[in-house]
Amino acid sequence: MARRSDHSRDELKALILECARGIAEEEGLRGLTARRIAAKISYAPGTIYNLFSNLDDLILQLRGETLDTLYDYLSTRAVDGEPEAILIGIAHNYITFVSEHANLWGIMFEHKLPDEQSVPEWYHEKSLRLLGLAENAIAFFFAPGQEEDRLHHAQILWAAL
Amino acid sequence: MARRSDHSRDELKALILECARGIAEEEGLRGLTARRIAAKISYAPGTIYNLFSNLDDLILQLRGETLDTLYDYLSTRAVDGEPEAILIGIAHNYITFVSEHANLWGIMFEHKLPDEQSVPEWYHEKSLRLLGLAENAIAFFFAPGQEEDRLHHAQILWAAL
DNA sequence: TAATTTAATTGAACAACGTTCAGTTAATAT
DNA sequence: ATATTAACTGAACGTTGTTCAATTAAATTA
Repeated sequence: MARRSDHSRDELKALILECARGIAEEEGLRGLTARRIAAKISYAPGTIYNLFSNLDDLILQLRGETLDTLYDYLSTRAVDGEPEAILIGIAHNYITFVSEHANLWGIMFEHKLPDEQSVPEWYHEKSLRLLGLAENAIAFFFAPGQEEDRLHHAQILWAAL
Repeated sequence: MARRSDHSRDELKALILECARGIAEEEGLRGLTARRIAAKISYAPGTIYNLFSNLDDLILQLRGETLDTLYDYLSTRAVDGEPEAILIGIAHNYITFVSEHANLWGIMFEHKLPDEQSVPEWYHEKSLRLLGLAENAIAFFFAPGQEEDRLHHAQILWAAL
């Protein structure tokens, strides 16, 4: 058939990612196959390749969504008060998020792009946006003019989490 | 054929792991397939399953070897002197090791056992042995009676690396 | 309305994968 | 020399990612 009227192109793409996220949450990277996604949304496997160039592309976009989700999660719950309390609050919310989405978050580390191909710019930006949250949270502890150190410490903090 | 005289059972197991490590260093987890290992040592794929229960088992043993290798690497190069210098030395050597074996070390994070099955005891011990190195290095900075904190901080340090 | 163009969807096909196991064969024991 | 044992093989099964000619539904034109 062609151009089913039940989903626009963007809706279908969102549907696929939503379904992929569901499988990822339940079974992790191992359960995330093209055929399983296709079956779950009642499309043929080939359809996925109209919207994603390959499975790595799909998974990378899922990772992008996850970065956004975590960013929103932390932003929404940001408290204000003492700088220490803010920082602890972020750490606490991060831990909550990760333990509530253990499989999904695990994919961040399990999945690697083929060869040594680097992540695209849009993904890198999402990473930096999240890193910015941590950087802001520790800004108080650095004097003006220490911006470099601040970024550096944010990266360390981020790695530690 | 049967019981080739060119390798004992243990030699063959070591040969497989050695060959797997080679592939892992060059191509990471993606290149690490049973057929490729078998071809490289001139055996049939089935032979691998005489010595390892499955590919996950093989990779887990490779991870175990890698933990040992890193432990030896850090132990051998341990300097003595100021506690700060010792700690910095370990961190420096760790970074050197990881950047010299990026693909191999990456497998530590990429590879996950199926389901939610936990790592066997022997693997856990190797992890703890490595963690012990970090713990010793920071022991100086804690007063007696703070052993719990010491372990905790070692874990944080370890996670940060 | 009917014919035509456009593009979304299919699903068979291909190569490679992990894994199994009946069968073969080399070494050992009788 | 024969029998026993156990290492090794490789074909086979089911699954994977991915492609693409064929099909078909919707949009466009006549």
